[in-house]
Amino acid sequence: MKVTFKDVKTDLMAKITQGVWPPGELMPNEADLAAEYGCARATVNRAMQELAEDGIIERKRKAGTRVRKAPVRQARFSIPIVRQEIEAQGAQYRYALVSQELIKVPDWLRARLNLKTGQAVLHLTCMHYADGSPYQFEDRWINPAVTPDVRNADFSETGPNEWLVDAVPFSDAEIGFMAIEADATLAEHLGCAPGAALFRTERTTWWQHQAVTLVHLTYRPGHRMTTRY
Amino acid sequence: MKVTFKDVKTDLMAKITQGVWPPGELMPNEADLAAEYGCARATVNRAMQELAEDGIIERKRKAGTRVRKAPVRQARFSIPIVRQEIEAQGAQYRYALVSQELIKVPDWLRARLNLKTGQAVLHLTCMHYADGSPYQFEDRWINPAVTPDVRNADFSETGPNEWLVDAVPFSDAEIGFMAIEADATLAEHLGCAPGAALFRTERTTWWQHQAVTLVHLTYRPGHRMTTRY
DNA sequence: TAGTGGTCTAGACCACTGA
DNA sequence: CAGTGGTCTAGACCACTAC
Repeated sequence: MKVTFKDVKTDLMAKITQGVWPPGELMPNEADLAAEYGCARATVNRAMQELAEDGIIERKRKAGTRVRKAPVRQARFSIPIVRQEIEAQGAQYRYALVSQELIKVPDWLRARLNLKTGQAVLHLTCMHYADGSPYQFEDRWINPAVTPDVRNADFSETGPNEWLVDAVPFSDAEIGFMAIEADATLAEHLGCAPGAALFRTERTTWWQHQAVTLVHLTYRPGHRMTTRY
Repeated sequence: MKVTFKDVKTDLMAKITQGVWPPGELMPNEADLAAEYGCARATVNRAMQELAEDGIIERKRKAGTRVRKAPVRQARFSIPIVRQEIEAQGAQYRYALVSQELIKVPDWLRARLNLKTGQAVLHLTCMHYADGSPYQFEDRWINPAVTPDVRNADFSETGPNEWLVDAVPFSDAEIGFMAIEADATLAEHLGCAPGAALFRTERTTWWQHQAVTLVHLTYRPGHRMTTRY
């Protein structure tokens, strides 16, 4: 069997974990490792490039490769559609449209999304339920200038998120997480006391430098977002 | 100038964004693209593999490569040390040790970190200030069985986080984010009203299947964690 | 300026899987 | 079974940068 880059990557990782090369230490160069593993330099290169991208090692031309003292701590979150998030937990998903209106863009939103004065925006609020219990309150603004079809879309059965992923080819986004206190509306919809601490996700989506949508997703009390790294 | 894999990746990405291959559509195979770009197949392969890892396209042997309908929405967060986080904002960093004690592990922690009954753990609480204002409250438990030196470490000047990154070679971690209500202690240290909504990060770190540390990092009111993707 | 990683190439074989 | 992506190889040249 040939030595694969995954074999090399796994072995290097094991040696790093075991402390063969302590943090900050210089590792052998690619040519030497290739000889040691009995494979081509390109194979070692691929393994080490992945370790570098994972933040485990640090590579510099001429200076060589070193084990990072403090590995770059990066966490990767997948941003699922609410329906999938709920169904993945084995719960029954239900969606409800709370309100929908086409209005002139408020100043704060116009400034934030770089829209034109007086243009129309679609404002939606919806609820997502898991096994009948409130799960997430969605407060969304959509710019119809980018997706004109949205004026004729029907959001009574399907959430705007699912409609948007089909309508917008690909987009750039900015996402933020924070804690907020429940106001009267949130408390009512999520079934909690006013003032309760809630986890909120805020996402702004752009398509070719034009704002597509801004959304606040506020979760029921006690929600945790977790991952490993 | 030779065609690099980055050229190919950029061009493919542009075509996807412009809708040359709409979501779900089959893209040309590697050999054809290589001919089109006038480069080796390996070059196209690298470009497309990166796009696949970025969640833009989906590749299957024999079936070919397709543009994802709903791109895998992933966000990557770097997890900086508090000091760096604060200094990066151009603010003055200050650290203070609030409490430190070596005690027998409480049951909830023993269960959670899979420790032995009656073993000692180090419990620390600290404050991190930005320009003199409360920024983050740190509540940390350390397992001395993994890092015996911790018993002699001095945390009066430097935070345990900075000590740990030097002491533990490499580790696996689980991280979670949530919203909590300020209790009396938090309210006092962070200078907010009891019951205020606060953003909290919780991290558990493992080294070779042994728990190293569990930490709660609770931020001052209004903190936002953001990123782009 | 010399050593190291970064990348391309042309060819090859293989693994998977849809038709 | 045949088409597609996945990977390895051996060699080459280049870009960067510590010394």
